[in-house]
Amino acid sequence: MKSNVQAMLSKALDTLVSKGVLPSLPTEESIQVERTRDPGHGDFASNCAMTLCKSAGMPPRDLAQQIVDALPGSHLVQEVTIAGPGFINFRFSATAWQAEIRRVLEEGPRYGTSQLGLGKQVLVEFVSANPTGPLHVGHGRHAAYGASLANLLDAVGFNVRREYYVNDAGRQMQILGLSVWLRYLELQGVKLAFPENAYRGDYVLDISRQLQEQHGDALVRDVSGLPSVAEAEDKESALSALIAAARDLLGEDNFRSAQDLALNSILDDIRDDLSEFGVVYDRWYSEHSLAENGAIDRALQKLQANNHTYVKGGATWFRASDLGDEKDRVVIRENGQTTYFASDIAYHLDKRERGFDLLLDVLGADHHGYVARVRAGLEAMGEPPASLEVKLVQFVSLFRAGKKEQMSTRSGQFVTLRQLRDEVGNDAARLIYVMRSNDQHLDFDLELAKTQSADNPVYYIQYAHARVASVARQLQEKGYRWDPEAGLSALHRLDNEHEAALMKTVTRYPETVELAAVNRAPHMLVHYLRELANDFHTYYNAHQFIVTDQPLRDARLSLVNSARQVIANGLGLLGVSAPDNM
RNA sequence: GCGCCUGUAGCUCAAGGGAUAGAGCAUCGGCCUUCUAAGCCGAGGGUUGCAGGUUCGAAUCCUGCCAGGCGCGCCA
Repeated sequence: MKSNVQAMLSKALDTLVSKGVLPSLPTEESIQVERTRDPGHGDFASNCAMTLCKSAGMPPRDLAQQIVDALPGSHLVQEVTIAGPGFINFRFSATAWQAEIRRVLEEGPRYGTSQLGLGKQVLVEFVSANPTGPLHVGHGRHAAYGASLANLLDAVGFNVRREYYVNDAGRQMQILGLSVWLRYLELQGVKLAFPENAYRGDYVLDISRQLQEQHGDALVRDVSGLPSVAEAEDKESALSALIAAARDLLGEDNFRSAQDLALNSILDDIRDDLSEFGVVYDRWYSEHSLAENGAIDRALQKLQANNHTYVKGGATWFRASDLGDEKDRVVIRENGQTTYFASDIAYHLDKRERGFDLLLDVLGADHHGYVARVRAGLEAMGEPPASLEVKLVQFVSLFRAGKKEQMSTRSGQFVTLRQLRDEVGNDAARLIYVMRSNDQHLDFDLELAKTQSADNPVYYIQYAHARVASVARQLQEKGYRWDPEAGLSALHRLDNEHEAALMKTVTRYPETVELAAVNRAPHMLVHYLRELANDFHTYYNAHQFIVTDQPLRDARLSLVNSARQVIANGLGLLGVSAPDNM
């Protein structure tokens, strides 16, 4: 609907340019069209007369009049007025809204999709949590946000792939392997002091039991000579020393097998968890594989070839500060090992080489410092820096009955995503997670989400959907049948304020999906759906749908079914179910 | 110290530079012999952290303060 107004304005402005009223063709941005907030201002408004009045050299209202005079005729538009400082307000005819309701029913699940993205290849990478333990509630927000965003981009015509970057290399994995082995030793009756900075969660013990099943007592060693972490001043260094000693004692293959068992077990769990949450990936990309297939070397060679590296203190540095980062970054350590950052730029280069135009990373707010360096890395390797877009997701604070819960993976004291899903359900979790802007801290109160009251917007929206389904059941009981075509032909019978309001809100859906996609803001869709549900509930309370007057009945059923369709489509993008019964 | 995010109703948050800043919760008052009351209607509640600036117009953009969160490793 909005695009109709844009097309008309664009044509009128063309005319004014050819008449010499306007100096040059205005940019797309200066032809803004929005829905009005106040129905007294019509349905759509444009501020173009005010933004263009300077270049035309006349007062905004005079220019507005010229634009209005140049507008092509349209059967959709009932009235065009000039108001306030120079707004051009469009009021649509009743038939325009009715035609759009017909479109909703005809397009069904496809209603709201568009070709805005022109098939551009987008890789959305999200969650990518270290596979060192189960996902917790913070990861859940990333999952819900990333999945909804990917769905939105898909809907507006981008070619979207979803990817999880598996950090299966490096120190954290070694700490995990060590933790599993130490717990295994405890299971074997070996007395030891479990390091406080190793992984202490129950899931480690579960994996240790698996290790026991596979290896029996074959991995038991005399650990009396192992270095102690508890008494050390620098606990992290002591832990590294302990890992090194354990690998010596156990042998590389055995240590590796403990580590791999842990990795695979946790990764399977994460995969199941996300899949149950409705979050499915096209690919799980292993960090380890980057080293194995030489991708890291290739990326580093590219940096070197472009003269973006130097050696200092035995380490190889990337000159990131030349490209907007605050300081230079190590890519190869003094000990010859490449850094996590080296893997990361190799991974991003690989994404580009796989043909993705846009690399969309969803990261935790604590990773913001690393955006500049990855972008610098891409630029140094000859890729456009703008090809990387990062959306930072702020933290989730979990509350239980008003009390804040602490979360830490290593200490094992945290609420997992699975626990959360069990408590509040997938639907409530998915919706509450994306209800707020990603830039906003999220307070997630478990008790509140569980109450199944009106506090919880998911029920409010789903209830609207279920009510339409319930009307359909009642209809059948009363021996009636909804004739969609008859209903669409009788839409002119829908003339009360509630019907007009619902119709207009329904037709706002495609614009909302585009806005939410372009702004990377699923929460805009949530707010819209709440509003739509509100308009429906109001209508439901004010009027009976199942009336004896058949054309009116069919028309009302067509309208509420268009609302049902849009709610189903919108909830679908958010990964929330649209139940027929509640 | 530097960087990113945030500051809007009692609480949690919306608001593409637009017209009189809106929702939910909470509070108060109404609506079930009628398609699901997980609903609807109404009322009260605001110096958009503070001070300047940009312009026809600022919660929104810029500058400076104040407050909160997070980050600033040859960890990942």
